[in-house]
Amino acid sequence: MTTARRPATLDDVARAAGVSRSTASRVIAGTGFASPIARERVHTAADQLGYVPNAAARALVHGSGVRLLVAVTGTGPEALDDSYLDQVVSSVARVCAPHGLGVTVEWVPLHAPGLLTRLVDDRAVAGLVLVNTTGALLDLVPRRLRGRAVSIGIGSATVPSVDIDNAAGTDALVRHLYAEGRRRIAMVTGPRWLACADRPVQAYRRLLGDAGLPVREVVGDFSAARGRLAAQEVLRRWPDTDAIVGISDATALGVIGQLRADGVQVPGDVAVTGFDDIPLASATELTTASHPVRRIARAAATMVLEQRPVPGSTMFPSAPVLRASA
Amino acid sequence: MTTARRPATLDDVARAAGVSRSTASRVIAGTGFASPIARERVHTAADQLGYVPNAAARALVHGSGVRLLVAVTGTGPEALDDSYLDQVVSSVARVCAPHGLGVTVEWVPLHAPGLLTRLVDDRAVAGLVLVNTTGALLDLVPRRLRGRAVSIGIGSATVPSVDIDNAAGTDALVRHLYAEGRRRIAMVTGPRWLACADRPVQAYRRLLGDAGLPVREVVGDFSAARGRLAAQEVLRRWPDTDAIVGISDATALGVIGQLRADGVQVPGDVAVTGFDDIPLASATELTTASHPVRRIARAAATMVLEQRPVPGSTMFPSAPVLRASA
DNA sequence: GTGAAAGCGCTAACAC
DNA sequence: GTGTTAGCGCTTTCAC
Repeated sequence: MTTARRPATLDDVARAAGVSRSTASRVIAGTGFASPIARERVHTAADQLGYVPNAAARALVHGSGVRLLVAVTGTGPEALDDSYLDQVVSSVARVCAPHGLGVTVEWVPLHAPGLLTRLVDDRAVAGLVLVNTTGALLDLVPRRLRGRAVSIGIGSATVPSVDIDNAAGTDALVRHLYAEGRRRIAMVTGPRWLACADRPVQAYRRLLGDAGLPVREVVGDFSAARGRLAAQEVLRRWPDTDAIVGISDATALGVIGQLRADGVQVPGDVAVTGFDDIPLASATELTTASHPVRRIARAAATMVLEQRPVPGSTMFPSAPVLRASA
Repeated sequence: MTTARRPATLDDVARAAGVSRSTASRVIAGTGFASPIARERVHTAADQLGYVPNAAARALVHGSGVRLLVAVTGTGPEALDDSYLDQVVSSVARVCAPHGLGVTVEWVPLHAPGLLTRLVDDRAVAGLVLVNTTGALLDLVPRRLRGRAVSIGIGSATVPSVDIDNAAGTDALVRHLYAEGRRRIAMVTGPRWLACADRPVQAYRRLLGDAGLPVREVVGDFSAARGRLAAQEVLRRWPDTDAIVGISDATALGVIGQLRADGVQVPGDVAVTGFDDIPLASATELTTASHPVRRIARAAATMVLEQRPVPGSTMFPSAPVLRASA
C-alpha cells in the first residue's frame, strides 16, 4: 500500500530496493549490467510501488519524442474525414500503445508541403507515417527522422513504403472483365497528384494495350460524388462502354448509382468494379479487390517503432472479390 | 536559414533575441510579464529560428502528461476492432493535435478493471476518454485526473459524460413502428453490462408499457452475428412478432439477413430498425436513428483538453431516419 | 520588467 | 557490478 498518492519515481524505487538510481535505471530500462540480486530487488520494489517510468523524462533525455505523427496529404482539411484514415490512425495507435507513444494526425496541404517541415521539426515527434503522400513531400522528411518515417503509398530512396498491391488487384479485376467478354472498359482514376493511385491506371493501360483495346480514362478522387459525375462523363464520351473500373469502392458505388439513375443495367449493360472491399461492398454486391488497411497500417507503425523493415510487408497482396456487379 | 540542423532550443531563441531564457520562456508560454519590445524580439527570433517548444521538457516540468488515453472496456481485445471506435480515436486525435498531445488506445478487460489503474498511473497520461465504460470503472479514475476525464456513455459524480440520446432516438423509432400499426414489437438489446446500452431498453419498455403491449427482449452485443441469432430466437419464442428494434445498425442488418434467409418479408412481415445510421444503412434502406460519433468524440476530447464542460454537449440528439425497412 | 538558479525524472558516461 | 555526476529543455520562484 502506497502512503503518498504521488506516483513513485525512479528514486523511490532505488531507495526501496537499496540501490543507486543508476542501477535501478539499468534494471528497469533493461540496459547495462546489474547483478541478479539487484535486478530482483529493483523489480520487486518497482511493482510493489506501482512504478511507471515517466515517458516525458525519458523522451527528454533521449531527445526521442513522445508521439507518432500521421501526416495526411490532401487538397483540403476534409482529407481527414475519411474512414480509411480512421482505420489507419486507430491501428497505428494500437501499435504505439505498448511503446508508450501517442499518435497525432495532421493534414498537410498539397499545395503547401512546407508545412510538413514545421510539424516534423517538433522534437516530440518520434516517428512519421505519411499517408497519400507525394514525392516532393517525401524529400522534406528531415534526416533526424531517417529510419523513423514510413509512407503508406509511394516510397522514396530515404523513406520506405508499405502499400496495397493495387496494380495486381486492378490487373485481376480487368482480366476478369475481359474474361467475361467486356471489351470497352473505362476507368475512373484517382487524383492525378497521388502517385500510388497511378499504379492501377498503369496496370489498366498495360492490359488494354496488350489486348489492343482502347483506353478510356476519367479522373476521379476516390469519392462517390465524383464517381457519379465520372459515370456521366464516360457515358457521354463513350456511349458503348460495357464496363467501368472504379479506383475505389466509393467511386464504384457512385458510378453504379448514376448508371442506375440513368436507366443503365448493372451488370447487364455495364459491369462495374471497385477497390477496397469495404463492408458496404458486400451489402451492395459490388465486385472489388481486397485491401487489408489495418494490417498495412500496423506494418507501417511497426517499421517506424522497431526501426526495421517488416519482412514481406512492402506490398500487401490484393485479391479480387467477385460479386454481382461485374 | 538555419546553420546547424539541430532544432532550435529556447536558449537559442533567448540568445538571438538578446534576453534571458526566463524572459523568452514567459513570452513564448504567454505567461508572466514582458515588455512589448522583449515580446516582439523574442517572437521574431522564435519564428526565424523555426523554434518549436519541446513538449517532453514542458510535460516534465509541469508533470502534465503528453497524451490522451482512450480506454475501451470490453470482454476481449477485439473490442478495439470496431469502426465506431476508429472514428472516436481519429476524432480525438484531431482535437489533440493543436495541443501537442498524442492519443493512445487501450483495452480494459471488463473482468479486470484494475488494469485501468495501471494505465492511468502513467504520468504521461494527460487525460482520459472512457468508451463503453461501467460504473465500477468510473470509480477507478484517480483524483489526479479529475476534470481531465470524460466518459462517452454513462457518467458518474466525478466523471462527466457525453453521449448520444439513444433513449430519445429509440423512442422515436418505436413510436414510428407503432404509428405504422406494429403491435408485437421485439427488441435486440446491447450487452447487459453496458449501462449506456440500457437506456434504449428502458425507453422501449416504457413505451410498450404505456401502450399496454408485451415486452419481448433478446440480449445481443451490437454485432451482426448476434443479430442473426437473436432474430432466430425472437421468431422461435414469439412467432407473431411484427417488428424488431435493433440496438445498432449492425444488429439490425444481421436480423434482416436471418429473417430473409428464413423467408420472412422485411418490412412486409416484420419491420426492422437499427441505430447509428452507418453508411451501410442507407445502402440497405435500413430505418435507423442518427448518431454523430465524430461530434461526440470531439466534444469529449475538447472537454478534457480545455477543462470545461462544452455547453449543451452532454446529450447529443438522435433523429430518426426513415427508410424502407420499417 | 528581467535574470539567476533550482529542479522536473530520467539516462549515460565515467570513475570506482 | 555499482554509484557519482552531469545534463536533456523547459518553467518558475525569487532577488534585483
